[in-house]
Amino acid sequence: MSEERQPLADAFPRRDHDHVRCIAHAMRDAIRLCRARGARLTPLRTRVLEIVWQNHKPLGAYDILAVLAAEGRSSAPPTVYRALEFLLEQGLVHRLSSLNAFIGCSRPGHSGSGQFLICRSCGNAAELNDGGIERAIVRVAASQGFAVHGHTVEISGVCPDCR
Amino acid sequence: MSEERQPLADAFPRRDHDHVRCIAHAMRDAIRLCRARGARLTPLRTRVLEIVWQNHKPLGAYDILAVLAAEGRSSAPPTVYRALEFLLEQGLVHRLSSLNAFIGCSRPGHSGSGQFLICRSCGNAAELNDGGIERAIVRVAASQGFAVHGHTVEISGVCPDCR
DNA sequence: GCCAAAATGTTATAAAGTAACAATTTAACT
DNA sequence: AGTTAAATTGTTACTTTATAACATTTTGGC
Repeated sequence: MSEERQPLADAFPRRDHDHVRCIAHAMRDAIRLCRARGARLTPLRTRVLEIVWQNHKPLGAYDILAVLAAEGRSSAPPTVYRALEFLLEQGLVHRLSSLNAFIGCSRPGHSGSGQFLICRSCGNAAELNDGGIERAIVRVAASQGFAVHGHTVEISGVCPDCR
Repeated sequence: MSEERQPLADAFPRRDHDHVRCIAHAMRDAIRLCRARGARLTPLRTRVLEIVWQNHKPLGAYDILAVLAAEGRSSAPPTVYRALEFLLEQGLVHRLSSLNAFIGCSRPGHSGSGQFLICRSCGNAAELNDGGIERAIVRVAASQGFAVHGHTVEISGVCPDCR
């Protein structure tokens, strides 16, 4: 049973939220999900997921690579892209194509591509899973005889804290 | 006055449509718009727009470059990117970030970012300007206290002809 | 412990996009 | 028409993003 709508005003990360909890929660979810699926969340993949979750700003693959390199792990682009590929397959991260960047999934285990609010002032991004947007998309596609398989919805603007 | 909704089932280009008319119409619109705005639709920019309009498949910048090169024009990436930048500013083409590719705008002169249906079978894409999707986006953003400035909506699936 | 499969390391390269400056063309003005 | 400043285009070099191909290491099942 997946909830279709967000609660009313808490999707966008506030400046003062307890981000340690975000990370802890994300990592717990990831471990639980991978265990349930028999997917191998290795140390490297775990670390890449932690790096992605270090804040709510979408992170480029080469930024992740720089962090790994700084930590002394041998590192080259395929290292990061392969870890990201795994995390994308498991629905633990999303790729924002308007930014060529990656962000942790806030609802791992739920289906759907999600929608993203991206603040052009602070750079933070929030994931939505809004039934209204999804219904509107499916409805207009159906009216064109088009069968929807997935969607990219990235909304640029200014977040509550930056206004 | 901009219409808010598409007619019922003609946004997606059919296999048998008269594409010569698409091109002619697009070029006429472009000339008219640029003249009205005092924007300089030079031969190079005109040619790039024609190339983008050669079919309904989003085209990469380097594909455009290859066509120009084959025609003997001296050409390097900045040539194409600058022409595309102009055409984007004038609202004559759109960039599809999920494909890193460009497509002619089907409603030049109208505002809004549009939404795109992209067939993963034939590669064709159609532009929508659907009020329902736009309202759903603005509504959920408002519920999060987020001010929308623009959006990227790219819907992947299978078009009527390919089904 | 041994083997096959999965994961990671490594080198090299492809694909997409931009910075900086030179040359040319255009428009505006005498 | 001739001059000049601005816009456009040409050119070289480079940055960023992503992948291919193959070697090595690690892991899980026997």
